[in-house]
Amino acid sequence: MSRRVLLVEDEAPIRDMLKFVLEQSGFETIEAEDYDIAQQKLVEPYPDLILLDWMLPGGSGVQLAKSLKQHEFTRDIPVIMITARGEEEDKIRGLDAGADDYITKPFSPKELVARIKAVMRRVTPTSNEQPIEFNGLKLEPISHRVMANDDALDMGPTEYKLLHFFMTHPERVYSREQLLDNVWGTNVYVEDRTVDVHIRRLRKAIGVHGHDAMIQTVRGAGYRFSTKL
Amino acid sequence: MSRRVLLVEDEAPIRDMLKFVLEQSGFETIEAEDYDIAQQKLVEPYPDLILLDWMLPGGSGVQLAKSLKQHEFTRDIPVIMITARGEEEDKIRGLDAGADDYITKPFSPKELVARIKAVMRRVTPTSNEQPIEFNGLKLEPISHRVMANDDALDMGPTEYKLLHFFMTHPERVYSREQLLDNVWGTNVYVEDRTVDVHIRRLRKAIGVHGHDAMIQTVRGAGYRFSTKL
DNA sequence: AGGGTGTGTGACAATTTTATTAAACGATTA
DNA sequence: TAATCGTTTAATAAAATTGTCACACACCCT
Repeated sequence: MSRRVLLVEDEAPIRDMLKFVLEQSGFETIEAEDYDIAQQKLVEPYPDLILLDWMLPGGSGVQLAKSLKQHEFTRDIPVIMITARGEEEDKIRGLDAGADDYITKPFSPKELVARIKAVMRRVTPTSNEQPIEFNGLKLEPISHRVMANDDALDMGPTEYKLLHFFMTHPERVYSREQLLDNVWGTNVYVEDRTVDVHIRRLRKAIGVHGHDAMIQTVRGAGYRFSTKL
Repeated sequence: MSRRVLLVEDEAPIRDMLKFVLEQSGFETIEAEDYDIAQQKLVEPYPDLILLDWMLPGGSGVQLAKSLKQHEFTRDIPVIMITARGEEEDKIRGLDAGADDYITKPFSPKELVARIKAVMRRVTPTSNEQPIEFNGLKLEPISHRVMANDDALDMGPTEYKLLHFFMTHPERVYSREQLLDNVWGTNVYVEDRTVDVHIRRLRKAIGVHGHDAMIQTVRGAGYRFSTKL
């Protein structure tokens, strides 16, 4: 079952309350207080749902919603907008901007959880909680582990995210910049070449069982995860 | 690759700094110090991105942004607004006015370049290239790969581009010069005969499965990709 | 057949791109 | 504050690709 929720809310007390409610109901939460931070958190592994306050300072709630729908990997993540009572206008624009549902402040925890579950049920069961396996290399999101033929592999957080991204998007080339966008996050400024180092560490980590052959260099284009060749 | 940036900034020192930073990163720059001059520079060839200071004298930054979005040929040019710290209000209006991103002064060169690249990447949508196949020779743009009956073929970047061009323009002769223009790019100083060498390399790469017969020499005219004969 | 012209080929040095290594840096924790 | 862990950067090594040449070869015409 999908359970990772990204909370985008500028007011810390409300954010804490939401976090509490969601975690009581068995969801994992990721927090962001504004547009930029939300963008940074939108990386592998992507959240399964986004709870977005319409009234972010800078009015960037809309902007975030739009930006989400423009990017290939975030397009299918359902969004629930939080609006203040009576802001009918906002509801309309929010739904226009691509929200899947909205909830009006103040709301009961029960209602919130119910809506979240409803939306998750409605959306494609893209539970990115399922283990992924290629040629005996298995990544288990639940336990946050990578196994190669029943041996647990050891790697850093970035390598894990990188591998997760690759395994969920196999047979496709990604440039260093694209990898930075998807694994490190937008609005983070890192040298292209840094990717090389993490690729190397990832290869080393999964190489003990010969799985490093699936991380392929595509000269002049980037890297690719593939079972072929 | 898109790389022309129009710089609209009234303060000469800052403009020079921006120019320096961008040119260091391989961008071409066009400069404009106010609304009128910017308008003058907005002709063929259009810039690929506009870096616009919000605080132009006469407050014409907004005006320019709006005007850009009204004209057919400039509507799709992405705009990054430069704002001073704390002018949250401006961000809102800037984004409303159609800016694609904003950056707050002071900013690091690295951040600036990263944002420019990010916006350019976002604007150029994923060219959803479909795989192309002729007689069992399949080229997959997504994975950046060439397969011959389930065997991955190995070739250099130039050979790949050459093959891609041929497969998207089959049954047609191209002179060496035309190939140079289309595959290498215009205004590159390369000998005609260099094409021969790459043709040979391409033939060798796809020859392991006998597909080299599709790359045909047309004496006195050039080369052709064809499934016939 | 012989000459002229156009194309194929293998080698090579320069250049570009990627891999690897080590050290600097930053955040977190004991 | 020191120690530790993980990330980033910078420096260096290694590898692949590129454009050209020189020469071999094929074709066409007289």
